[in-house]
Amino acid sequence: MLLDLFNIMEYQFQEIEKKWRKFWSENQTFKAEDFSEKPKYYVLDMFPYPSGAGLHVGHPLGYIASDIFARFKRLQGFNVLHPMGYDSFGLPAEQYAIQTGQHPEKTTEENILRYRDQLDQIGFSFDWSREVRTSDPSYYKWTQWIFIQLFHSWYNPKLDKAEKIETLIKLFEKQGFEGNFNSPFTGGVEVDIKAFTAEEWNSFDESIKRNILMNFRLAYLDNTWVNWCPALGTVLANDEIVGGVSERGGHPVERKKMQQWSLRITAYAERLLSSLDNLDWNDSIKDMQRNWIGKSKGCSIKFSSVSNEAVFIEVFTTRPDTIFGVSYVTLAPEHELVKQFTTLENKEKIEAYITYSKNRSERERQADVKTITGEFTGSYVYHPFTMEKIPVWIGDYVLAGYGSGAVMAVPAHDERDFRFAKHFDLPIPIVVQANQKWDYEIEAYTEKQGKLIHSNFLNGLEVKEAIIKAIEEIEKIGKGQGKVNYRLRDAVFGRQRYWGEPIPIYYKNGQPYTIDECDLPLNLPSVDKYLPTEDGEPPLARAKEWKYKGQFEYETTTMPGWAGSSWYFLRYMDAKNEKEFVSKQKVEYWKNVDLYIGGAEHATGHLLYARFWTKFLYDQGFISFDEPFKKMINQGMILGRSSFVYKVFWEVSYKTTLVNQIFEIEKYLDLPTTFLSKSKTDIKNQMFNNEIIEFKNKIIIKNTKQLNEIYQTNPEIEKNSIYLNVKLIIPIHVDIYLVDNDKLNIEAFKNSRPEYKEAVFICEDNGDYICGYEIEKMSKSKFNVQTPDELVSKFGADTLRMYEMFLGPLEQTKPWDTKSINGVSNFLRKLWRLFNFDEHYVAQLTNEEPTKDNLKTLHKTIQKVTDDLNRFSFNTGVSNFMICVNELTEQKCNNKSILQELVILLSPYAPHICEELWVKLGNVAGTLSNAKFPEFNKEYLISETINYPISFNGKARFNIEFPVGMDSKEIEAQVLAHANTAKYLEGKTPKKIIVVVGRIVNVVI
RNA sequence: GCCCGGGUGGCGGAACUGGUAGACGCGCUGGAUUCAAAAUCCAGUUCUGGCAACAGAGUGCGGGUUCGAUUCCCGCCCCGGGUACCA
Repeated sequence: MLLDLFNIMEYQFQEIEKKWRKFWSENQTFKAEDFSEKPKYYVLDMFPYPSGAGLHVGHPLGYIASDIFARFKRLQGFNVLHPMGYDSFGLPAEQYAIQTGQHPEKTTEENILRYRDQLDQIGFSFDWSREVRTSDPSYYKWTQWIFIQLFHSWYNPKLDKAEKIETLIKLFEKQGFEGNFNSPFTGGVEVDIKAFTAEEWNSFDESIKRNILMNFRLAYLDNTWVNWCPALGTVLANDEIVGGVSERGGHPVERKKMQQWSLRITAYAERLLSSLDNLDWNDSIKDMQRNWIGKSKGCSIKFSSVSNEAVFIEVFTTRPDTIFGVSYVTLAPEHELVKQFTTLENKEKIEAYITYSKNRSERERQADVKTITGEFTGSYVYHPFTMEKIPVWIGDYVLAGYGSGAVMAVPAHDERDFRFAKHFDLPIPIVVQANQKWDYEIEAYTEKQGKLIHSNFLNGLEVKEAIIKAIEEIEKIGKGQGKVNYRLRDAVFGRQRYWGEPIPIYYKNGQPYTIDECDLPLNLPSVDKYLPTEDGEPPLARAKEWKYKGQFEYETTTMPGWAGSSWYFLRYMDAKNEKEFVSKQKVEYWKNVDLYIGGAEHATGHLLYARFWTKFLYDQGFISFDEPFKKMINQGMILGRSSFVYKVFWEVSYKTTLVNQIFEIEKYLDLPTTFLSKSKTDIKNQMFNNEIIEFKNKIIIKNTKQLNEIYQTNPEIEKNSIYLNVKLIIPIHVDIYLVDNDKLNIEAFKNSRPEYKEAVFICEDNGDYICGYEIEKMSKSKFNVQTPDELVSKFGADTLRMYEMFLGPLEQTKPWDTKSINGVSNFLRKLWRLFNFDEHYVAQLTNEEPTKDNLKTLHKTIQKVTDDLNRFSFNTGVSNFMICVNELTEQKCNNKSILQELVILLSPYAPHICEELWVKLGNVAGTLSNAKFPEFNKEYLISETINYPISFNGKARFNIEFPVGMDSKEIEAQVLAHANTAKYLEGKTPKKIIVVVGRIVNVVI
């Protein structure tokens, strides 16, 4: 066989990478052992939803980072668990199913294959033997099983943990129930049930008992507000609603109460909040969760109706001290009492207002502070202390789902109340004296500082004291009580969708029961269509024959997307277990995730739910820890770089005697599709641009025949007056694959669409057509999606891995631009050249003692790279490798021991090339992943001198070398004696000289 | 609106506890090598002025603290993300 000598010495990434991926897969190099002498380390990625579009370069960013870290930990002697799987239930597959009738399972399977193929190309060290898919019945069997545990549990506030519901039943049998407030059984949990005695309980029939228990179960049926779209027969997410109508089809959407399964996450509010402190997460994510949980201390207060003493409005306030500043009470428009409080003469107005606010999304209602709306109901309530009559309003700035859905408005001390009162001309009584100058006419005084005035028994108290006193007094008269409120709401757990886990519930006599555990999994039934039924039932209701034990109706909603992802990290430890969701021994060994990498967009969804489920499983004694993810890093989004061509829209001008008549001359002319290169698009310069004027003339000349005809048939148009103008220049997205370095491949572009075939291009002076660009989200419609595939085939996986890391800090949002990927590719080739391969593909290296410089370069790199890894600063890590290879190249280093260490150091970043070089260094194939990660020796880094920058008034001017250990006095003297110093002193005596030993000298003049 | 993150050359970014702003890479300019190209190597590259030495300005804007501020404090502007059924 003829060998191309030139090629054999070059870095052949394609063959190398293929070879090593095959080796890893055949040898199961990265299979994690359950139980090992080594310390364990669990590195987890947020698993992907396998969408039809496949992976784009943004997806692997976090996977590459976690893979580098996993490989690093492995080299440090840890037993690493690094699995991957798929969050394979989800809307897009269902949407596709609705459109095409194809079963989502099939689409999902195809997408997963594509994902796997793409993931494999990048050389990840995943242990694929542990793969999970949330849509696989062997997986969702256990999601359903956990749901059943939740259903059969309640939260015992006394023990502050979840317990089996039987313990609650026993308590009821013994001591009954004291009612809502301060009951040891409910704690902070909102329930609305009347007190009963033990005897009463025992006399209740099954269905009453079950109804009562439903108020305590952690998985329960509840009436919740949803965005209902009657035309689509389904509930919509807030972001599926645009401007009050559905994004798909533009149908009206209304707020509606609907009975649905919910999970009582609110029971865990306090624990979810307090245990955040011990997590090694970003402060920003922790803040998001804290705000989401939204703990506020305050007081509930009852305002009795003037017309009916038995009816009262309950409000929650964090400022009970301002009780004497209440000027009105506002109900959310959806509040249950609105009807009762609306007087006959206001009925029409109120109903109109309710309809209006129904069409506004919750987000709109909160965000829009400029539009102040509301209506007076016509009724009044009594002030609990003064017994004054207070008007009851409705206003959509009050949300039904938060607190009690009603506020006592204190306009002088709350911004929203203030704006509302100003707008409707309601009184603004001042009850807190600001301790600074304050114009109460202009702005509400909301500080929790100052003395109470006009407030009866609160007068003279500081706000903080007044809050305590007010609660005491309110409790004394039985009109409310001190209370902690959480913004966190229970999580709606039912979806009106097909492609999700069936909820393992069946109905008997209208009562929900869980199916027997031995009947799990409850498989998704086949249906004829993936749409809701004609009467608005979810798609599962289409399965007519689908009945439990052949007779009982199943629940027809399915679980939400976050169900499967709330516990998947546990399943990886024991992915094939058919008897348990995870074995106790395995979960005891692997414990929780040591490092979790994923997007910050999951802050208040998945990351909160997973914490909730983990705490529940901990309470139930299944696992020994109550937090899933010890440390978390959030990777930033990668934005696309879209390219644009600029299309000209022509306008024809002419002179005519008929002012009112429009001649559509454009229609008769042959006007070419024209694109302007970037620098020609400035419309202001169009008139003076000779090239364009000339071009327009050419078009006119080309159209001579048509023009003559027009002049002939339309004598009103002045001869030779027709002229072309550029009316508009519109940027059009052009596929980035037709653009190289902003230069358009004109021929390819012309061939991309028939209508561009004859297009004309006005180029730059050098003949190139230069495109414009913009940084935006990657999406198909913007033609800016960069998939990893073509980059891997063009540059190799190692280059892609390093380039993605080199782009910038992992956690930052950053634009994707392939322009500089060849920099990383050059780096790997430069590394390759250090090995001096001869024509037999043998590295020509020396075994001699490395030089001082060699060792200094190596150990500096070891120190920096290790430090970078520990700080998750992968981009500076790549830079440090580049500096290292540059220095070794300059030193002409072919030293085997130096290169061997470097190969180990680099292998987490660029595993394929390192495996190859490892073997070429004379090591046994496959042993690299068991090598020992190098440690730096600071002896090699010691230098004898320090280079001091000498600055004057903080501005560095020149440098002087001083020996290490020279004291500040000596340095000062030397600096003053230095010839350059005099120049900057300009004859003046320095006021002060600051010497920071080992760093800098600053002369103050 | 609320909460969170960010703003440094032509571009991506570096500067870790306040200590030489612009490491590293891209791009660009010039040169070497080559029949030529690719690849490679060398030099330059924040801006303004200057042949240069050098001088001045400079980390979104305006103030402040400090011998010294990209870094700390106060007040603004702009961009991005989240905001409960997209995952």
